[in-house]
Amino acid sequence: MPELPEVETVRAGLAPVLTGRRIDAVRVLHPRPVRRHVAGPDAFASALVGRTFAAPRRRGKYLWLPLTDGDAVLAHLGMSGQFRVDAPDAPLQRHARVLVDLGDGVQLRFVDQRMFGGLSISTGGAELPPEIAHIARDLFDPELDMDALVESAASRRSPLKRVLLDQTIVSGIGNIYADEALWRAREHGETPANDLTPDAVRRVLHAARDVMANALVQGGTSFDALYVNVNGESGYFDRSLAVYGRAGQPCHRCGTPISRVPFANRSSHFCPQCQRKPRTRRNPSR
DNA sequence: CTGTGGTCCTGTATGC
DNA sequence: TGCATACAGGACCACA
Repeated sequence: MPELPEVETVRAGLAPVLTGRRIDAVRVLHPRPVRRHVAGPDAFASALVGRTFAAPRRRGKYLWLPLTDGDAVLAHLGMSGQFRVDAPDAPLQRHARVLVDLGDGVQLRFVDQRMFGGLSISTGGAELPPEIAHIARDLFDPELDMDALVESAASRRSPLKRVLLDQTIVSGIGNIYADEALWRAREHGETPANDLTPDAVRRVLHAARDVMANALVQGGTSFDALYVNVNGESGYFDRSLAVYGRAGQPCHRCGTPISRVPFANRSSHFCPQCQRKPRTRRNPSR
């Protein structure tokens, strides 16, 4: 699924298109992506007509499209969601789920193969949708309290990688960038977070921020057509990945073959030489 | 409270 | 070729 750099690429692509545009018509082609709107797909569509978008915003992997009246359309891309900007008469994508006509020959499309993500209307959510109040600030949020985050993360007993993926601790990091950050920081994802010193935890978080910043300037990571920007173009960061998707290939630092092991119904990738699981606690003060 | 495992979907790649 | 299986970038919820 798209992680922070991919979602931010989408937000930046939507901003000039959506801001100030009025919604002329909405068509819901599949009910699942609007399942959180309890009044149903037709009510979702009719509720939006005539309203006007303000500038799109993002926290972690959540995106919201504020309306000028104070509500918002809250969006999550899940594993395979895309926003596309097309002409209304352009051929429909195979998994197009929701169409939003914006006038001036612009149609916003929510396309989603697996439909883990979706859209909902957030009442009063223009500033911050209450539905995502539990999502922590991400590593690019100017109001992030890094010291508090380090303290919070370094106090967990959970494996370090699980802490990185916990969106209520720090948001925006997914499986790819967690693995990449751990490799950069030379830490093993199975190490209990509270076995690390706060400084070590801080280094991991800085590595996560750095790798995501690098991905962002390349338009994000994509392995196939599942992640694309609003114009349907792929990013190029996959060429820069050090461990993700490189099982069996040599570590760029030491040449040791990259390991891939099952983790929470997916996989973890790491260098077994550079990223040792410490046998003894390095932070015995805890 | 914290930590963990299963589940929601569809599609593609791989192996027999 | 046909079929079965594994796997895919996430979040949520139930349960221990």
